[in-house]
Amino acid sequence: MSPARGKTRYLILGLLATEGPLSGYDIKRLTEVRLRYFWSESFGQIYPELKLLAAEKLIEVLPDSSRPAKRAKIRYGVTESGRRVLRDWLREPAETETNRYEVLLKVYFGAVGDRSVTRSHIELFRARYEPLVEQLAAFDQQVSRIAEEDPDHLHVLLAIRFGRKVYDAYLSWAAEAEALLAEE
Amino acid sequence: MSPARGKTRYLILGLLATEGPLSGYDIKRLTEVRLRYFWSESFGQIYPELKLLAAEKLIEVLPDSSRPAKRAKIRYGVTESGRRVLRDWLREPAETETNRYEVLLKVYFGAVGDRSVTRSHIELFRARYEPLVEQLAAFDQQVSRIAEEDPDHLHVLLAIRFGRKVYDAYLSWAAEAEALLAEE
DNA sequence: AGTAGCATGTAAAAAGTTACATGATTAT
DNA sequence: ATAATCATGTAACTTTTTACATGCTACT
Repeated sequence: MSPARGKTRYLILGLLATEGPLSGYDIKRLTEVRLRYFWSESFGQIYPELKLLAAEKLIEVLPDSSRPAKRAKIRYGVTESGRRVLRDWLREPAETETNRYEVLLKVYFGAVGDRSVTRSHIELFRARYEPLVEQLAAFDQQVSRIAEEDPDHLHVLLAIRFGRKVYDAYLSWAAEAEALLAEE
Repeated sequence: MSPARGKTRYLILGLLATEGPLSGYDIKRLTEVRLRYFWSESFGQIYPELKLLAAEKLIEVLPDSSRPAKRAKIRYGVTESGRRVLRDWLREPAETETNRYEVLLKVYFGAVGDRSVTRSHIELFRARYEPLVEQLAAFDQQVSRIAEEDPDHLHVLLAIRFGRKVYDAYLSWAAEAEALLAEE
């Protein structure tokens, strides 16, 4: 029926199903803080997709519980059929990821320029991820504690662990690369 | 002047500068086998970009050295101004990468479905990267030896090391995740 | 009064993939 | 003969980003 648009819909459905009712803005913010190490989404995708999902009755606008005064914020909730669509998608194999690291392209072609340029790219790269690694370590501790009581949180914990492993790999590579580049 | 189109041009310029004259097909093939762990490019981007670069005189069509009989294959070489454009780009800071792992989205929302589904996603993920890790290890050995004599190859080696670290992180995560999911 | 953050949305542009068409060459 | 791979290219489509417009609320 609906021609399997992008994955934005599953992000929305998934967040609504696991976090409860949210606005478009909430979805953006949550994605930025909690999913940033494996996903990203812009407003330009979220808002139109919310409209579409609502038209398909996979989500619905929930009545604003606050006094009629307040305006603007629109809270969406996932419907039963939305949950079904989410579960169906969950069962399908994931697409293979194709990542593009511009910084690696610059490193790979580094011989065309100065070695100092390559060095500074790597330093910048490390500087970008260092604070994220620390953040994730703290986040891991929090969620680990929660997961001990609520087994559903194991999934979130697994995602965090993925982020940690990958970001640690980034830093470890940067350190090794800096050492190899210094040897000259 | 030219409004900083995508990064496809720098891939082309970079490969031409480091590998010598190549055809569009060569560029695609090289990217697939040697840069696949940090870059990808489709024919739909390469061929039009080659035309554009040639029109801008950043690359040029080289005379076919083979007998006039053979047709089709078009070899491009980078020009002096192409090299300059490449070096300029090399000096600019790299954009921040935003990676999207559909498999992680499925893991993160895993609590909505069955745990066995999450498990199979992780198994598939591991199966995808296991052979690549081995390939990269072999590739590392080869390039390491070459890099000892030719210091320019250090850059290629660094890129391979990046791939190894990241793919190792994938496998290490998959192993840990499988263990944690089995505990129930 | 002004700024930052909350909040929704759209239009245009850019980037990227996919599917197709075409034909030569090489290996089985 | 036929299948695989080499080789170039285009059109349509999908996806994604960016830039803008609008207005409210909370804080300084």
